Amino acid sequence: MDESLTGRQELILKFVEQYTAAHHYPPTLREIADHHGLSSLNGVKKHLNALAKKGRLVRKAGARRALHITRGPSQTEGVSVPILGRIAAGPPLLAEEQILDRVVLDKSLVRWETPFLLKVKGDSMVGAGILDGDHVLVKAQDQAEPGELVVALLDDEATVKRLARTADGYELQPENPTYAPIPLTPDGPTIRILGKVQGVLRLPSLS
Amino acid sequence: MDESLTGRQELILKFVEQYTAAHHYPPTLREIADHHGLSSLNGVKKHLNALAKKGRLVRKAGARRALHITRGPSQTEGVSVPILGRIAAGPPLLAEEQILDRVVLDKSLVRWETPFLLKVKGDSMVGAGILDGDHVLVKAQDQAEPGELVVALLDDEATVKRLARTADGYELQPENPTYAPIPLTPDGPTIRILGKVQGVLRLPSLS
DNA sequence: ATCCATGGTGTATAAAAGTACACCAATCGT
DNA sequence: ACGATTGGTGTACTTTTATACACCATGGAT
Repeated sequence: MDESLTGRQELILKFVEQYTAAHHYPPTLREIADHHGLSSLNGVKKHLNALAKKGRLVRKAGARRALHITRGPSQTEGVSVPILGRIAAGPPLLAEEQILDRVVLDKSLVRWETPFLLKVKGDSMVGAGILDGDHVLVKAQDQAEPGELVVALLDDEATVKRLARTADGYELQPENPTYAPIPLTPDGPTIRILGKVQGVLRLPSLS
Repeated sequence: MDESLTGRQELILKFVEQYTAAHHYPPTLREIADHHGLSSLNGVKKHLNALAKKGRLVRKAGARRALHITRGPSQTEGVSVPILGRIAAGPPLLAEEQILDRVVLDKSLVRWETPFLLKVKGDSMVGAGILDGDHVLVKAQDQAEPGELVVALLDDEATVKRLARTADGYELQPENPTYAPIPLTPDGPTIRILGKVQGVLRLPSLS
């Protein structure tokens, strides 16, 4: 089947998209016709059918305003991800009080439960391209594999490091030669894995 | 006005939310009634009116399926940002064919017109914490100030560099000692500024 | 030369869906 | 004791809206 769209079809698809974004519900055939200066509904209907045949939108026969586009922006749904401030040692990681703000990210980028964002302090991970002030996108979990970037709670301070295996156990490695690795020994600091880094966002507007 | 919801109202609001998420268009009064085992439309209508009065949803009188909830998860507003593939020298930067995909980002993160994402190739900007495979979030514009990170079109190849002023003009500086700056001279390569880098995303799911 | 897809107009029809009104019952605050 | 609010049922009515069919024009493919 030919998947390419004609000019008219493209315009109509775009209108449906914009209308839906603006109103949060789809337009009627008449609204589409009016917007494009068409006096006949049949023209619109044919275009919609053509678009449906090309897989660009889905319609429910007979139902009013029952159409939605399958590809394109209005399809992509967002997930609301919390930005955590101070992380306390107390149990509930994602407690309301710790949430500074929330942002919407595409759901295709956040495909796990319990995501959160954490602002990075310091330059201990510049070697991994994580700068001071960046936000790391984290999947909350209390275990991790060697080699992974993790967020750990070190004596009431959340930190991003790489988990590594050593001869006598594990350690948290910075990626900056001016910092020393932190061994995970029973007599060392209290350490708790909070999650695994899944991505990095550097957005000044997210200060 | 009392903003709290009764049990029934809460259930109906949730149903509207879920139905809309599932179908991408809102339910009719009858569908709401059926789902809750109500035999009369008037019950539904009263609940919707109550919800509208409490500011939880907006309805367009007389129109079918014309309602949407104002607060709550489905509200999460995002901006759909295109991801550009090959950038050709031809005029329309944001032409449909160049758009590989789109992702939703929080509108608070993208407060300008014509945003786009571009995948970074190479390691010429590691010094600025931009790695191979990262995506830069760009504000499309054809001018830039010295010191800014820009996306430039160098002989049909899009590249991220820092714009700098030199004694005899401007140059594009990499942030990696193994690369050399590119002077912007009349006899040098054809250069066109495409935009200014506003952020960096490192998300493996963004292939 | 003819067929098919696109892109229309126009009219008539039918069904889907919102509205209006009458009426009922339980609960709660005054 | 009374009215207001919530939460209903049921019927009738009207409007919105999708559909069906007839017909026309253009341009490309066979």
